[in-house]
Order: sequence, then C-alpha cells, then structure tokens
Amino acid sequence: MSRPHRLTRIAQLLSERRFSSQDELAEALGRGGTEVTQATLSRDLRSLGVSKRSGPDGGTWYELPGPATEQLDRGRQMVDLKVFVNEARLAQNLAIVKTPPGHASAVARAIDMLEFEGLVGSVAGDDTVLCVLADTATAKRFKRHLDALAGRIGGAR
Amino acid sequence: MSRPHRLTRIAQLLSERRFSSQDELAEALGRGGTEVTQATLSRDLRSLGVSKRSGPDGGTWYELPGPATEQLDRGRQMVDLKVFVNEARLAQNLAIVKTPPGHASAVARAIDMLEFEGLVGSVAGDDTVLCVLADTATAKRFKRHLDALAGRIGGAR
DNA sequence: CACGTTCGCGCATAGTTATGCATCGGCTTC
DNA sequence: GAAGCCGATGCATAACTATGCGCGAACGTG
Repeated sequence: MSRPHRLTRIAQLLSERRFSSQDELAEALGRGGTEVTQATLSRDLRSLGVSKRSGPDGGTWYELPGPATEQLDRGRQMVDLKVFVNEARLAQNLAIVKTPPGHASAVARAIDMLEFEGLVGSVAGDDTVLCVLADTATAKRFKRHLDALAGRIGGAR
Repeated sequence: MSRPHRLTRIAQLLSERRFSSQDELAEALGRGGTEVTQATLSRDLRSLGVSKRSGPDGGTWYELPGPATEQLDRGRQMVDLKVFVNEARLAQNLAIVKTPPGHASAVARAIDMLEFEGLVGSVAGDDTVLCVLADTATAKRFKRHLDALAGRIGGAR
C-alpha cells in the first residue's frame, strides 16, 4: 500500500481509538492489510505531526495534531490538508497553495500547525495560501511534504 | 523544592522553549536550583498531561495540553487549574470543585482536558463544577490529583 | 506517640522510539 | 539506456521514557 494511503489509514485509526505504542498500531494496520514496521511508523507519525500524550491515570496514547483535544475534531487536521489542498506551486522561496474557494484560512491554520521547520509564515486569501519559506531548498522540501500528505507525490505543480 | 512548585516550574519552562528530552529538561531545572531525576520527570510530565510532539522536519519536543498549539496560550491550562481551583470536596463518587465567581466553565474545560480515567463528566455552574467519577475510589484519586496540581496536598476539603 | 497508610522519589531496568546505514525502485538526464 | 538522484523502507541499535521495587517522610488514628 502506498505511503499516502497508509498515512490516511493511520490518521483514521488514531481518530477511532487509542493506541499506546507503535507496535500496537502496526498490528492494527497489519490486520487491515497494511504491513508496516515500527521504524516506518515512527517516521509516518512524525509526518503527521502526531504527538504522544499521557494521562494522569497511567495511560499513554497517540493523538492527532490540531484542535485535537476537542474530541469531535480529532483527525480533522490532516484530512483537511488532504482534501482541501488542490495544488502547490513554487516560486523561489515561496509556496503558493491553492484551495477550494473560501478554504484558504482553514488550510493556512492547518499548515501552521505542521510546525514545519523553515516555514517563516503564511497568509491566506480566499482560495490561496502564500507560504514564506526560509530558502528555496526548504520550499522544495515543503512542497514535497504537502504533496505527500495530499496523496499526490510529484502531483500538480 | 516541593512537587507542586516543580510542576509549575516545568510548565513555565515548557511554555518558554522547546525541550526534546527529559534529561534536557532535567538539566534546565537543575540550573534553576531544582534537582530532579528523569524518572520523576516522567511522572511529572504525565501529571501535567504533557505530550511529546514531533515535527515533519525531525525535531521532537514536549507540549503542554489544551489549546496548546496556539502559541500564546501555551502553559495556560495547568496554570488555570492551579490558580482557579479554590477547593475540592468529595461526596461519594462526586467531586465538587469550587472556583472564583464566573470561572467554573473555564475550570471545567481544563478538567475535561486532563482526560482523567474514570471521570464520567462534569457540569459547570458559576463558581462550582460538579464532577461525576466512576466510583468513590476514583473520586478520591481525582481529588488528590487536583489538590496536588493546585499545590495544596491534603488541602481544603 | 506507636502504628498503619499514603505519597514522593531514586535506582535499575524493561519497554518504546528514533535513526544511521544499506537497499531498492522510480525518475530524470545526457 | 546507463548513470545519477531521491524518496521510502527494513534492520539493527542507540537514545529515550516508563515503571516495579524499596525506602523514608508525612499524615491520620486511637
């Protein structure tokens, strides 16, 4: 199964129930026909910006980023990016992200929450988000990251 | 230094800059005159509901709970509980939490975000929050947890 | 104040995650 | 279509975190 698919699947699983270790998650993915090693999972979770949380009672579990602690919104963040990023173009150290009309600010928020190193800032219009990256190399990495999340590796440009 | 103080200090540090490991945090605390081992830190971070986050770029760091991803609000959650919980009483499996006038809903929100196992739910009035716990034993643990965070171990009842 | 409990905490170590290195397959370039 | 790149991934292992156990201090009781 392709990486983008796997990432989506992981986000789904995390939004459904709590997993306390990567091995546990790996097993669940396996049962779903998606074989994956702990090492890859470690990298995937990083891509998704997932965090590991621990409660006062002893448990620990993975949590999707964003307004995640708000029960109902769990799992939204990445799904938003996947669904609402139509295209990402580069211009030197700038990235222009196209979204459906009116969705720019939501996408910009989601992008900010990626905490991408080298992302200086972003401004949202109505259907466009302008992201300022530290340099062209970073911008390239950034675009790739977005493309990967959106499931369009090497997609529209 | 007392545990409550230490917890507060940790929350402060985490809101100031990023720490990527418990040892790193321990060292910072040490420089501030608060000696602590990694083991204790592990337990403290759990008490605070802190989560470990990893970014797309390779870094990992600890993050306070709550609307934490909103830069400006970082570190607020626990501080709120510490400052605004006046008193916690028990009645069977119920906990009555007193707050300053008008602060009940804010405290209730903070309490919900603790994700305390066994906390069935909570309702807020104006200066009182009623928490429903699974059973009396859980209620007791819950009260202790609140007392500890508020810096009043075995405090008012 | 002696006794039974509970809590906080260090130590040592089990349990989990992250990552350097080597591969492999897909793309791009001459 | 051979050579060079790059991303994705497994493996082995380093790095980091959680926890069982035991001790000592603090508290509640009679």
